[in-house]
Amino acid sequence: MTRTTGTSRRRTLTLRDVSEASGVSEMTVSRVLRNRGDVSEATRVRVLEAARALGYVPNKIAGALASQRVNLVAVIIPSLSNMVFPEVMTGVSDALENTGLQPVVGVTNYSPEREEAVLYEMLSWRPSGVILAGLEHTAAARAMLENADIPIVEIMDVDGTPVDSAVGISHQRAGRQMAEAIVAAGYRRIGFLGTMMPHDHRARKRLEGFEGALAKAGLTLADREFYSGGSALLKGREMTAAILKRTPDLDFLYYSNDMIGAGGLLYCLHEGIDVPGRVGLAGFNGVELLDGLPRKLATMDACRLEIGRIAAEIVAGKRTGESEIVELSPTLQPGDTIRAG
Amino acid sequence: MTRTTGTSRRRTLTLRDVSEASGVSEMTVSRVLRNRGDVSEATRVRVLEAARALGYVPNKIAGALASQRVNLVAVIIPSLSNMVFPEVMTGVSDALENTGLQPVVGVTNYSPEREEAVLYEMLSWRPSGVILAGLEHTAAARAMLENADIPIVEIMDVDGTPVDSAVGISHQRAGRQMAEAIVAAGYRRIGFLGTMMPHDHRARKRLEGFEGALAKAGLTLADREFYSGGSALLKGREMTAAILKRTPDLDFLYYSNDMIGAGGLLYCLHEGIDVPGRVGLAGFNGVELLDGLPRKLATMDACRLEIGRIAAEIVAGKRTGESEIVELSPTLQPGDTIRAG
DNA sequence: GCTTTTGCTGTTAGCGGTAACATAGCCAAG
DNA sequence: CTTGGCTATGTTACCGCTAACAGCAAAAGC
Repeated sequence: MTRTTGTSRRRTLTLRDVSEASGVSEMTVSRVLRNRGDVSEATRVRVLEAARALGYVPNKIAGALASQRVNLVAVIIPSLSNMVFPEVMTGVSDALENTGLQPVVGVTNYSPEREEAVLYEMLSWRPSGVILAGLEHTAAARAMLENADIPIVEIMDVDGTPVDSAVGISHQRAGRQMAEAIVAAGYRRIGFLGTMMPHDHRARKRLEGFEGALAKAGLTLADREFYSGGSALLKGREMTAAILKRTPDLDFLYYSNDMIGAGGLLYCLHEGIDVPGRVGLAGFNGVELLDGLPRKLATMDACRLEIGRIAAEIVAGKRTGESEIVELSPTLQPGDTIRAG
Repeated sequence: MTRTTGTSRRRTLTLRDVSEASGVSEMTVSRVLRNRGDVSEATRVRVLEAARALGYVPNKIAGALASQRVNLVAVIIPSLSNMVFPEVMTGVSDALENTGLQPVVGVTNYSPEREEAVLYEMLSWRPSGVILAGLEHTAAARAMLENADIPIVEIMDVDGTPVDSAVGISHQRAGRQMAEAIVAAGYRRIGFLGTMMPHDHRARKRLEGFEGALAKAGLTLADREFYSGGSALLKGREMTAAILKRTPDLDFLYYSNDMIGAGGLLYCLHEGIDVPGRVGLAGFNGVELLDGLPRKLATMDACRLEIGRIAAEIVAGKRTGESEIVELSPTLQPGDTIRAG
């Protein structure tokens, strides 16, 4: 790579280089580059030109150490391949625009230990705030968050006790609402299809809420099917085939996410199964993908963009300035896969 | 948020606090926490206990400044919502595991100016390496990369001159190969459907290669259709409907990505169009989603995981140690949407 | 005209770690 | 008993930048 190793060429540039090139003190250069304090227009121009000519890139490490300020916000999420989280990121980025803050992403793969490690790593860079998914963390992670003395926002979920602030929806309630809508539509033999992820607490809570509401209506889940890994769309097909074969009299399938729900929908259409007459279907999340399907899957929007936006605003100090819990209300989108009540 | 503001409580902990709590010098604490140099087992344990009891989190900012070493790798990509890039990220993360290096993601939204800004921001944290998508950058960005004196790996594409190393496929060649396969299969009235993104150079190069190969066979594109924004799956449907209406005698549709291709496939199936008899279809990327579709769309794998892995290995110094250009060979997956030659 | 303000620039002292070297015990070898 | 070589720990001098304050000339006030 022919890189400058050890003794050679130029060390990387510092303020001093710019200072010498422009004939002013390092402090003045620093002021110019940060737009802070008064600097005469003449020297400002001179300094900027020198900096640009040299190709100077400031060293934020030194700057952060000296000023005790870091313009980074740690965002810790379970996965990037879920579509859901990139969308949250978009909300965060948008809201952070023009605040001088910059998001930095960490991924946990739904592992609490990994979350703890990522959090430790990120806190060691002394970010201005932390946004992380879920309310469930290891004891050590929780302790770190409490000690960090910066804004902490736990997102996606509000069923529990946050360390500081929280923005999300109640997944219990979301599950309950969906169950109520399904029961109201007259379905009785209901099956559940979902991920086998012990650490996906939100999916778990939705199922809990769902079953709770069924119980209130005197019903129980007639069957269930779980998967892990692989193409969600394909798994949705396969699981749907499997569960309908095992329990042919099911009249509704509730999927823990839209992707497997879409797979199930494609399967049913392909098999010529009457949807929503013979079997009703519903998913969760409101992913954009659904718009392109031949029929609209019933789902529930998880307010992802909004969650990201609000979380970022809290971290940026654009809201009350106090810890707050923001519960958003997901809207049920009945689509074409639940028959009219 | 009841955070410690100004005068109050404990300042955040430093090595000195741990040092005092454990009765050894700061240097010894530093050694213990980094597992560097010899420390007696007794003091090691004592220090670790003190650190844990206090909830000490090292300050990497200070550490990095002092040691002139930063364990971060900047990864700059156009988008997170494309599925392609999260997969590259996975390859990068996997390969960086156990190297002590940590990826940090930046997103450009396909804007060269934004890329320049993100790069500047990231370089100011003095990462150990940079991985970024594409070979096309602003002049300033290119200059920064050249001056950075760290490993730079440009990924996804090899049709051009890299600053340092490059890992990717030739999109020109990919387009050409697909065109050859299509022509060989006997299709003659070929349409193209793609994104209207002036800065998606890779899609552009594929189209160039594609048209070049058509020209060699004495053919030209019979029609083309572009889109921007929105649900790609839905756009695929809509564009397919539009192009087939406008130019009904098309016998092949080449999509610039799998997502719109999948939309087109669903549309054709729904309309009862004979695929691949009446119309053949092909996309690009080999996204996992396709596995779940009723029929397998012809596509070309872009080697995303492999690209991420190799790029990370180059940055981590696990390969030759010199600038290198790695061209991977995408494989044509004929699927069920091109009729047998 | 002399002080006071204002506007711009420089000086000093860290920020919290770590590299490099110094030092103090301790044991084996001569 | 001395010398040399360990091992375990401490000391010193920065890393590159910025907060806080100091200084100084020109403009403004009286």
